Amino acid sequence: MENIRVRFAPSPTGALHIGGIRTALYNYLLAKKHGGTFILRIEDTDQSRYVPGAEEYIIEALRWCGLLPDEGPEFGGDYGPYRQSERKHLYAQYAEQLVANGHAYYAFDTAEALDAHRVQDKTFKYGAATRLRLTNSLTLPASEVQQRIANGEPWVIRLQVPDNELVVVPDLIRGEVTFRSKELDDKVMLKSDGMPTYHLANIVDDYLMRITHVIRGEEWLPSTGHHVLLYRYLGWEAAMPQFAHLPLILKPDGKGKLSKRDGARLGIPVFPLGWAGDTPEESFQGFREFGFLPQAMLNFLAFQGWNPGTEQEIFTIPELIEAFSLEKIGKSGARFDFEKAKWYNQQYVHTADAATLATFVRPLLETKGYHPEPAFLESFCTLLRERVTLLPEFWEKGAFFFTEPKEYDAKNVQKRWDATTRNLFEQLTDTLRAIADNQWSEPRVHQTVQEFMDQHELKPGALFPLLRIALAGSTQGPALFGMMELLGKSKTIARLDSALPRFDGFVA
RNA sequence: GGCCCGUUCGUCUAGGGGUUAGGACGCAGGAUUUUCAUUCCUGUAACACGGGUUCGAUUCCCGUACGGGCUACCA
Repeated sequence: MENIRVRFAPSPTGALHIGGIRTALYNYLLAKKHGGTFILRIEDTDQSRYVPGAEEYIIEALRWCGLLPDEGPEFGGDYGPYRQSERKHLYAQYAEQLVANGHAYYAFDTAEALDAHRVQDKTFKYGAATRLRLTNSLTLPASEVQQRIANGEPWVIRLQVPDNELVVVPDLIRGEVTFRSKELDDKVMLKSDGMPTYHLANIVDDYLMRITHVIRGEEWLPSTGHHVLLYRYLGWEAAMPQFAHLPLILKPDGKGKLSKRDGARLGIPVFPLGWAGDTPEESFQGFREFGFLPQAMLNFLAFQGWNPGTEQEIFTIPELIEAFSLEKIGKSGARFDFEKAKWYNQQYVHTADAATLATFVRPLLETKGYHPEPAFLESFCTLLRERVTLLPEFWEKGAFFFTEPKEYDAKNVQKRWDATTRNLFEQLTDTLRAIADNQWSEPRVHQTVQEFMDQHELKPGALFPLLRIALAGSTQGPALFGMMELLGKSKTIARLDSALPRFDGFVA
């Protein structure tokens, strides 16, 4: 394929959810696979729905994911500006061209008047069957149309959909989708505030930006009939992009597509990044805050609706680019599967190198007030990563490396703590104390403890759980000797010493 | 309601006129492990229904049911 140009075109109406990220990802993958161009375009033609910060959020989210646009606001490019509000002056001429060619008309019906029609007739549609009895340049004398416009009366331009044609939408995922034009309404192209609607702006910009493939959610399929008509009436049919309408991501339970409310309701993230709304109810944690690695989230999302046809499931971005194709995208909606998302993250955490993990874990520790040395942090990550699924678990399972445990597993101490054990414990502590500071290491500690156990004919079960509780508060945790090495000699000994009276207290 | 799209294990999916319908998540059991995890093994479970077409349909066609989307001067 030659000169592929694709765009991700979100509206800045709030946080971008996971479905949007997946759309961006598929666009990105197709572009990169063919050496094409990935464009970000902000579709902010509806001033009433504009949310401050939403555009920044979109860009930050894309950056976090590593899905950097080749062109877009803040990214440059030869086809800008990339915000529709800054392209406002471009659209009217095309709407007027449509009128001049007899494919659109001025309409004066107010929103209230149309609402009234809809109340009266649930199936009311501004279209072929009704346009001749409404207030527009098709029914009014030309002089009156001029007069009304001159008087400053509000007007819109509507597309005049043909009465009886078959409109065929070619779609790479679904084949040909056919609409009867009489079912299509006369969509508004230019609003009374002078702004274009999505339909006009989208087609004009896709044309002007030389977009070759439109990859977007399935919710756009029903209006694509209008879009095809628009390309035709504007004389751009030869340049019409190829369409690919993606299956939607559905709620994990119940009915309907995934919505931001589902996140709060089910305690799962539906946004890449957190979003601070005006109220707690409007604020959400994202995949980032839940502790996902962006690569893992992307790998997961790639598979919600797409599959390479092989049994490989873990893909780096370059591998995804290599394997991706629109033909492999499924047709049916995919239920959001958070368990699978966590599994992906676990796979990535397990195999990530320590330095990479450290960059994600450091901020976590810093919020707790700790600023570990890089080498220590990396060892920490290496020691714990096998039992971590979500990043915050590094703290939950490893806090004792930084601070004394808050709770101790008294029950398990009570089961094992008696005079004999106490004596052995004390002796072992002294044996460990005898290791030179600069000799303190996992193998050395291991060897020392092993010899001690051999000498006293002890099984691991006799002392290990108690050592764990003394050091970490719990019988669970990473490999004991690795734990001791990382903790260091002084802390290890100090905790063993202080455990003695504490354990005595548990059985008293 | 109308229009459009879809339907393989609970979930994500592979497959495709003749297969023991494959994988993954989850769940259950087992092995390894000083603990907890990890890892490994085993098991669990699906072609929505009814008609065609065909020697033969899960696969093709038509209906039905169910699910989803759209139906704004929102995108």
